[in-house]
Amino acid sequence: MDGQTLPGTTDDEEGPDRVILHVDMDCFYAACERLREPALVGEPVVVGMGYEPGDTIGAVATASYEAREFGVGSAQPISQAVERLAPIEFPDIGDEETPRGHYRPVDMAFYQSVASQVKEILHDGADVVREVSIDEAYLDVTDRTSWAEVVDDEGARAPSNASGPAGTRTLAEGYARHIRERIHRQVGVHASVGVAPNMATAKVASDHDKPQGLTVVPPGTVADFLAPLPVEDIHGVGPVRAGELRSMGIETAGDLAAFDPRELRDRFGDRGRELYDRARGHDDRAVTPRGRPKSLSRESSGTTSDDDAKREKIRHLAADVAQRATAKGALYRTIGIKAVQPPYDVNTRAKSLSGPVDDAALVEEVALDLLREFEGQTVRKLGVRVSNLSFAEEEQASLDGFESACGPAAGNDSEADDEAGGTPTQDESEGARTRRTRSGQFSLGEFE
DNA sequence: TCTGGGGTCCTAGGACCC
DNA sequence: TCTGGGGTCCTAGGACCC
Repeated sequence: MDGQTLPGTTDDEEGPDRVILHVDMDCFYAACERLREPALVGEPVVVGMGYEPGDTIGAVATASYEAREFGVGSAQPISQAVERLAPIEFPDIGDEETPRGHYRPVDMAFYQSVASQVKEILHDGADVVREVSIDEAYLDVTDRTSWAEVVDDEGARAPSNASGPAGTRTLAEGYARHIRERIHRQVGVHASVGVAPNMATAKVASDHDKPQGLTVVPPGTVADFLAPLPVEDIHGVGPVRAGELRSMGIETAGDLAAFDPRELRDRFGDRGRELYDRARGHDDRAVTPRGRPKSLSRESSGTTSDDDAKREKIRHLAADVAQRATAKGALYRTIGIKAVQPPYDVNTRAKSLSGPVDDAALVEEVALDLLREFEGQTVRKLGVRVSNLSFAEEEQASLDGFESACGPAAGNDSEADDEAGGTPTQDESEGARTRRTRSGQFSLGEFE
């Protein structure tokens, strides 16, 4: 009974069909590098981070299609990519040999500047845009175009020029093509676009014909379009769930769509129901702009068992995260660390404060405190995270209210005393400190 | 393919409260 | 008084995405 769709109220019947675009930039980082270095066009290019020649750490962020021919792919260790593209050229290193491939370090600032040009075009082309990442966005263009078929003067339909199940050309297809071409013309990078009546299907569609693809899935063709695709093509099915689904005899989206939803729910919880719906092409999520971040983190790899080195790294990461939070106007109520131990055991530890703060010294203090558990142990990666975020303007408003009700900052001493004397349950120093900052003072330094 | 960095969402157990 | 049910918050871990 609960959570089940009532008969006669399926997703399909909720108003007119929407037109959703998913725009996905092709090999975006590599495309950006080619923008400022045209000699890289047509060459195998790999963009990575955290890697110096000779290193063993670092991973591939983006590989151009030419590089993929050599078996180089995303998330691969760079050392391996470098081997496969040898002799590979690094920037600022002279090389007499003719290189097979080219390595470039990630330059996010530059990619952001290119992305903002693309985003401008997207926002110009749609009333609602959800930016998923630097190189990916959903657009609801229902109010700008439609699924109406294109007809000529004699009333004859035109055949579709897009890939996918569309037989005839629609206004939506033309609209998507227009946006895709505008991106290339004005910014100089390529995108693949999927067009469908919902987000989940548009996402699959944009992936269907990369690079420079345009795949159109009109209403009524969704389930048939999805059915033959391998189950991991569905957003939300990764290696683990794909393996589990396979063990249940589910190979394709069609198999998943035909499976008993109750059994999927038992096995995968709410996610099971969601995957089932996606596989059937049902997705009534509205396209909404991305809200505020929910957490901010920084992490860094490097195996060590030296406690001083670990503390130093944590201090560095903590300062970095705190500074980023300040820059974004974010207050945080939870501070945590991550310690990855060989071979790959991920440990997270976190501590929540009694109120939101913006306090770099406290981030360091709490993070170091949490790190103590790992004293003497080997870690291969450390991270610091702040979460439970709230944002300055909103927070300031409630603080103003708090202040007027409780008097100005002069009352701080008695407040702190109350906290320390009355409720010794929590960590006292933090409780008192947090309470003080709640009075509108966001810096620990002001009191010490 | 033994693994970089920055995120999101979900789940499950325990504490605590009424 | 030895035990019901519901709700919320916190912590830890896991899967997934780009």
